[in-house]
Amino acid sequence: MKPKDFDLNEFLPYLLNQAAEVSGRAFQRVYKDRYGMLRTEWRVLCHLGQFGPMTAHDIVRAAQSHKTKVSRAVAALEHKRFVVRETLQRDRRYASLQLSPAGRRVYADLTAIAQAYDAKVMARLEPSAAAALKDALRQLAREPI
Amino acid sequence: MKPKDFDLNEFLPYLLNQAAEVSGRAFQRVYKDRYGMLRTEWRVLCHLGQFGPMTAHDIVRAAQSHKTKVSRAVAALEHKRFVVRETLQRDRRYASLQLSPAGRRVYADLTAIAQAYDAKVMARLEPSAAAALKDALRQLAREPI
DNA sequence: GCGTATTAGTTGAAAATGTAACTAACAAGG
DNA sequence: CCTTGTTAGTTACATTTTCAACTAATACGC
Repeated sequence: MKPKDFDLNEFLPYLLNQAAEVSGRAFQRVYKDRYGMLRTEWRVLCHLGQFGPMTAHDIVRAAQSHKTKVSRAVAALEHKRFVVRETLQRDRRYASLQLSPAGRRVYADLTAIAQAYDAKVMARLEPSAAAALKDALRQLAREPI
Repeated sequence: MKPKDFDLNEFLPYLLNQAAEVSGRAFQRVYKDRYGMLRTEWRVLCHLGQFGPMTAHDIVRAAQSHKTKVSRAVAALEHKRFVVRETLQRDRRYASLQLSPAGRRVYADLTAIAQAYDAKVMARLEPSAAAALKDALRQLAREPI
């Protein structure tokens, strides 16, 4: 009894990647065209807008993203004056990062669009499937395989 | 009545991306360590193994991938002697691509691992959630937003 | 046929990413 | 203090990806 043939369209990493690319493409244009931002920058900005001041290390942990990516994204956001950095006095290796007023405006603008965008993506699925999908994704993202 | 605050952990493109990265990372090491292949190469090889001879253009369409990525992946696979190219005589712009015997062996090897890997990833979810997840992902990947 | 438009695929330069080595600050043991 | 080790974050370099321009082959309109 030979093993069932491989089916690419049943291979979860492939499906995840395709869905992520398709669903991310259109929104990418938003932050890119409006603010010249990369995905890593959008992510950092989003974390700071959402969770308030935090260090680069915190973002690395929360976003499961590499520290060089975060470092460069922070530098770019600082250069755009969307983020302010303040070295912590109790441990000068750390810097507390937070959004500037301009950064908060960008955050408000982009998240409003993001919410509408999310609704549009979700509209392609049955409501029950949509909720289950997000649960499953969070489960998968929780820890490495 | 103000709109609900944005929640990154409800934003589908972000969740998809996180899950895709986490679930792809470990398998990436497999084809990289064993055959020095990139993800684009694995994808092309996979399409050829699965669907038989096809042109680069076919792969671009099936994988929703950029033509330069495919072009370079094909060149690399040809260089590794995993893929053979044959210009079509009825339209010499096209080349039919197919796996060499060595390429088929690689395909067999990697897909066997991929199947086991997929099972492992899926094992983290309820069986019913798992099937629904794949359905939803296929739905999302079908067409651009 | 012949000029123009399309299409498949490649190539080169620029941008982004990953990897590894590095600096600076702190911690701990003596 | 002073060595050794660890951690936050940056930088340099190699690899990969993207973008735009290109070549070569075919299709189309006349």
